[in-house]
Amino acid sequence: MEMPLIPVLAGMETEGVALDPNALVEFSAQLEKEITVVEAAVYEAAGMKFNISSPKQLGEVFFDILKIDPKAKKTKTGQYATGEDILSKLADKHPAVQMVLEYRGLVKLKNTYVDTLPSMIKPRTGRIHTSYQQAVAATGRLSSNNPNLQNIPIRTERGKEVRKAFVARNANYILVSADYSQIELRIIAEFSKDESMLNAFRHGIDIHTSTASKVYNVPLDQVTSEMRRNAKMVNFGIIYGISAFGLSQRLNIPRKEAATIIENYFREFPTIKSYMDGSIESARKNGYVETILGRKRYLRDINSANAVVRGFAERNAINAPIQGSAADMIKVAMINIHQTLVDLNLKSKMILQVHDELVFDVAIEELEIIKPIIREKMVNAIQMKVPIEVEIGAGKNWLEAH
DNA sequence: AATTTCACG
DNA sequence: ACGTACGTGAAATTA
Repeated sequence: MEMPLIPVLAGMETEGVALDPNALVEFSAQLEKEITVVEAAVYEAAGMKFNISSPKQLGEVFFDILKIDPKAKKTKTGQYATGEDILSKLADKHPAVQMVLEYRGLVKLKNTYVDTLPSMIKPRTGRIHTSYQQAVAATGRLSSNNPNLQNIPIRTERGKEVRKAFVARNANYILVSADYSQIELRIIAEFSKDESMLNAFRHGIDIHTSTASKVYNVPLDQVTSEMRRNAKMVNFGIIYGISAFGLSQRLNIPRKEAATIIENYFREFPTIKSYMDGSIESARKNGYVETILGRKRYLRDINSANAVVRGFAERNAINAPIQGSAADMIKVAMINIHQTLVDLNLKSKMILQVHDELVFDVAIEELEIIKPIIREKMVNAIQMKVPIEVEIGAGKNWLEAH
């Protein structure tokens, strides 16, 4: 699988993706103005000037001078921790806190994406060419660098502006995005053979709502948005190798409550529990875990006497077969799609991969031919009992295609 | 070169 | 008491 993937990735790298630089030049100027305003507001609120981008200076201003939090947490090097998770909980303690979060968001977007991406357009092609690494991620995922096109913003309104700048090659083309739906949870359902999870997928029931219905013991139509939100976090936790501490951090609740939620979960999904225990047991016995196509991840710390170190290995034992099997599946799909595009002599090209998503630069007259091909190859990449679903969209830019 | 933070799945 | 959700890459600051 990895060897035939090489020419496919090479083709994607060579092809590149078009960026509309004008959109970003304008956006950059707008961000610059907003940054200037927020910066001045921070200085005013804090009563002094300092480098807001320096975590060290920021921590000293917030916690030594303004004394925003008497129990301020430190990082392992003794500096004050000022990450988003910390500051968002202190937002009501001092007006400068929210302003700093705003400043961070604006500066990140401008420096990492808006000002950088246009400079990476290759003059010879007029396009952006990422590089895909096949032998970096321990789970078998690809990674992307120089530039990384697997972490382009999408979650915030301003972030969406960056996505809009990724466009089709010309007016005769359109971007098509194809996403696996809940692929990692479907793989857990397949591996564990959990009947209620399989059932939810077979009947097209929203998986987080289904989980909430079980854990909170209410009918599907009485699941509240808060119950669903919590269940979603639990489902993510399952994928990552859940811990009461981790869930309590995500949900911002006491560890005891998180532990109760997890207990309820495993009571309703005992086969998931035994599947996860089986992954750890297999790692202990063999020294590795493997994906559906046999990719191994060795876990030398699985029998460590240090509980923290061992805990990492155990969560890796749970996560690696899931994340890695999803990577196997999309890689097979990529090989088969590429081969079909070549066989049918189509002009359209596969240009990006973002873990569970493929993006294509499609000649408009080929749109209706290519969509069922993409879907069929993605759905049938690896035969499974659980239904696999793919969402496909098209638009003049990456945001619209999503 | 290491640390911290934050963008994505 | 310890110290944790999985996988990445990049920018700015600090050492």
